Amino acid sequence: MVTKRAPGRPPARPRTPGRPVAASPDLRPRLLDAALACYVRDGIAATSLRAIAREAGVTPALLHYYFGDAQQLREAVVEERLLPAVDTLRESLPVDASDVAGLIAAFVRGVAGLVERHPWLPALWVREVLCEGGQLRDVLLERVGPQLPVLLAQRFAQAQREGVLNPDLDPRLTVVSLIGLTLFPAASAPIWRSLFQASDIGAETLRAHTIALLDRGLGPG
Amino acid sequence: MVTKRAPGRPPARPRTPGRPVAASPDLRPRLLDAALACYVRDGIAATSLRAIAREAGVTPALLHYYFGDAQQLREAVVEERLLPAVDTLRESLPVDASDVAGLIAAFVRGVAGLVERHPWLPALWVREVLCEGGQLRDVLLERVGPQLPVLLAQRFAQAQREGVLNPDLDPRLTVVSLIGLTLFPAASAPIWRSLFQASDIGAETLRAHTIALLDRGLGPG
DNA sequence: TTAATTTAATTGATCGATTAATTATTTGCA
DNA sequence: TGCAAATAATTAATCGATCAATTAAATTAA
Repeated sequence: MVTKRAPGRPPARPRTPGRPVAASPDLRPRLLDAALACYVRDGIAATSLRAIAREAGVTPALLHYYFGDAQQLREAVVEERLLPAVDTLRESLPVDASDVAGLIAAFVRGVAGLVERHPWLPALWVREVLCEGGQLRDVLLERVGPQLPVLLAQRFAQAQREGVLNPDLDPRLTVVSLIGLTLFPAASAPIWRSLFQASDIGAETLRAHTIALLDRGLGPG
Repeated sequence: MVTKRAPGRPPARPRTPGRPVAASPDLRPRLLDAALACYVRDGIAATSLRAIAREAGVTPALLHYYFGDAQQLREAVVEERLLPAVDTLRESLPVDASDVAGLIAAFVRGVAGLVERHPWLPALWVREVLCEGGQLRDVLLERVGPQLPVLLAQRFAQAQREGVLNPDLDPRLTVVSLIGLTLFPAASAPIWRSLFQASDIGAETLRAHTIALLDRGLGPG
């Protein structure tokens, strides 16, 4: 009834002899890179295992062999590609919260360097983190939320309490606004839309305040 | 990224006009018959939805459209094909339990007529109900168990209490043995093996007792 | 050193399931 | 009556996942 197949291991990729192989030591990173490239190009939701396998020149079954299921592959990309990149930003922030101008400058500089080192980051970040329906909102909120944005937002809030920053602004939204305004201008529309839905402060108001904040330097209202 | 397709409804099977169609009135039975044919020919576990669809000349998606998932299709075949056939046997049994010879005769006659009306039944029954690992053991035990075998077994037990039947025999196993011995001799090996594992009475002993029961008529040991 | 055996890696085929597109038929309305 | 909108029925394409077969490499035994 069922016709049987005759596959097998083809061309025979060379392997370094000597020790027993625990796992193919070079293919896994290649698979992660292929997945990341597809996520960046097509979006996570629109990326199939077949597309990733095609990108890497392997068979979909091999992705299951290495990562289990599709969700675990996504998590591996986040853990081993996205988070390590983003984590480097945290260390570039100064600890002095009273110097808000320096804080913003350091943050913007850090994001700029981050994007320079990882050119794929903006597109992925905008589509999967900032835009509504993004696949990484929850993960990133949970993982880098307590680290980066909240860290920066806490320092903004401290500056507000000390009277050096307009208390009308939501510090968390200000952080995101800064990123959107300075680095992702082309994607600002969905960001504003997202912010508008998540906040009780109007998008235009927030936008105007943030631009003014950037234009006029700092200081209360 | 994803190339789009252009399917559609092909040749256009004729449909009787007039009333609104609640569901294609003739295709569903055909699908059930196709599934049953595959189950009988290849076994339930080895039958794929594709095989059933091929047998019926339709697409696998249509099976989902009509039955939901694969398990619901199996249940529909059992409910609408297997059980109605088996149910007719129950009515052919006499109510008088003291006439064990007549009871056995009626049962065997009923099974013979059943098989004559439904020639696919023996293969399916042996493979999916009697053999170990059969897909219908639980369902049949639950559904026809309380009706047919148990009904017959209860009358055997009653006859044992009344002293007209050897009390050493397990009435339930005797019923199955009768079926195996009289109608499915070619398949007796797996039946005996199954009985041997499910019972504390040896298969050969049971076999010998049942044959003797059939040979000598009835009466205690 | 060589031969046999085990283990890791990989494939092709196939599985059950979902989805968007498409067509035929029926219904509701002017 | 005629026609537009809705519904039922069906397909091709694709999805994530599994499995047996297969091969290369590494290990063990002789």
